[in-house]
Amino acid sequence: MATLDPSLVAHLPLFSGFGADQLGEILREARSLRLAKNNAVFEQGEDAHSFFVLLHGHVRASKTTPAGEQVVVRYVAPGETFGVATAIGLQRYPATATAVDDSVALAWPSTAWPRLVEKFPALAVNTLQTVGNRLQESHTRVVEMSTQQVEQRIAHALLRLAKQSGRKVEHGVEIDFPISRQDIAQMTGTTLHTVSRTLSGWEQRGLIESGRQRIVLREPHKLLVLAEETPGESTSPTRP
Amino acid sequence: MATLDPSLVAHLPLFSGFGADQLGEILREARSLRLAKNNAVFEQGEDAHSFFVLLHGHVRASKTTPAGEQVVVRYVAPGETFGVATAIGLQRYPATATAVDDSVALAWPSTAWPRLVEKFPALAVNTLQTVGNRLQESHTRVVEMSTQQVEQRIAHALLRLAKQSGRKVEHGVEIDFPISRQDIAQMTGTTLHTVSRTLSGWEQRGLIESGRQRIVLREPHKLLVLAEETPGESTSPTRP
DNA sequence: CGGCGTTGTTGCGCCAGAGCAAACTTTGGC
DNA sequence: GCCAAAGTTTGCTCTGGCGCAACAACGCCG
Repeated sequence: MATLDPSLVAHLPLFSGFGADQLGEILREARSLRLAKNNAVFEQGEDAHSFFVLLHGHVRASKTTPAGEQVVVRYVAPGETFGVATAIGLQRYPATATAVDDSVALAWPSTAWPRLVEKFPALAVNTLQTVGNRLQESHTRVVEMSTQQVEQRIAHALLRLAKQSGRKVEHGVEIDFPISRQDIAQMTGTTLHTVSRTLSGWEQRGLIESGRQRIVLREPHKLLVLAEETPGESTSPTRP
Repeated sequence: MATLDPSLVAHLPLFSGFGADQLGEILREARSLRLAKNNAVFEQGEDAHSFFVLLHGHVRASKTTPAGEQVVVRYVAPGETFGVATAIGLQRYPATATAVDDSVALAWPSTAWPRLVEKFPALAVNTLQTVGNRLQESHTRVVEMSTQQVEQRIAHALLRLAKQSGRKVEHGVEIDFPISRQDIAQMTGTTLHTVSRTLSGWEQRGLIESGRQRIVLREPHKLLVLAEETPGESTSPTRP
């Protein structure tokens, strides 16, 4: 196993407040691991053997219902932790993690967690903040699904993805990993058909530019306006 | 301030693993507090001055959108923590907490949190589990809203409420606090009209019994079957 | 005990968006 | 360079459940 330079991960939220020695001690227990595109890192229901920090690439976490429908829970960006089932008291992974691009992650055996936390309580404190943030995001999503139209939800989803994993390109901001209409549908609680229609509409209006598993936001600001719009109002006001 | 008997709260998840002395030390910083029915404990956006453990009664946590729509995030049952904004790194409360019944809670000043965690790291570990559970619940809700019909979502919501805060009564299980059609609508992402129609239907079928802000599940099992049902299938099979 | 605010019920029309079907396009494998 | 698979687009139909409206029942307060 290649030893990792502590300075590369020292700034991550999980390790905030740690010195080089402590960091070294923690990293000594990790192994780094390549994740080939479209391969599962772990599967929902599987025994939670490890937890991870993503170094490069992108990972999709999704849940499958008993009826076989899939819902995308989130996308993991570099620097984020995932698979922390053990830390929150779960025996098994509650979702499936799939690399959407060739990726690299650090992995610790779950058995190391209690020991590490015992020695470095700040790990629990940092993880608490991370999980808390995710809870906020999840609540935001519930609120959106309860109160907004599909078009607005899609707009919000794209804006969040762009913020989290956007790459500046010539004509705007590109979402920096392959993402299909189907994926967006599963993030927003709609169907790929409706997503396709919506994106087509936006493309005609010049708000975005898109292709196969590729989306560029050309006018993020206009998209934001659209996302905030109340069902009633419209850009071109209706004459009474 | 009345000193609380540590043995009354020793079994709570937040305090699991603590001895009587430590518990005493933690409790010494708390004050207990009566919450009158329909009064806000704290408001969304307000400075997160305290965090709480509910001792008696029930508290509703809800979020309000910029457009003024409300969504019920959860109901807090006795023994649960709420208002832990500080622990997850928030300056302000992300939701409003309202007592739905006359209630009693313990309150700690948020400033005490870092100090308590420093001295008793297990607090962070326990809170991490709690917040993790809530994250699971929130994800469950997202999955339900993405994949299920309104009727099934309402059924699931009632079953969860009954499990969390159900009281055995003569004809079934009663939800042990006042809850309106509107509240259920805000939990399930629908309108009070649809909730009313759905509950009326169930009442006619003898599945529930309900009145003003009062719901009794008479046939929890049948409700569960209904909740798991796929849109396609039906109790009385259609003849082709 | 009567009036009034709050909560719940129900009928009706409409539409956003799901479901279905089919064709088209891109891309990677061989 | 060709073919199969995966992803996308688009038209049409149908419907769950929302929005509106009016009313009814309950319980609180003076």
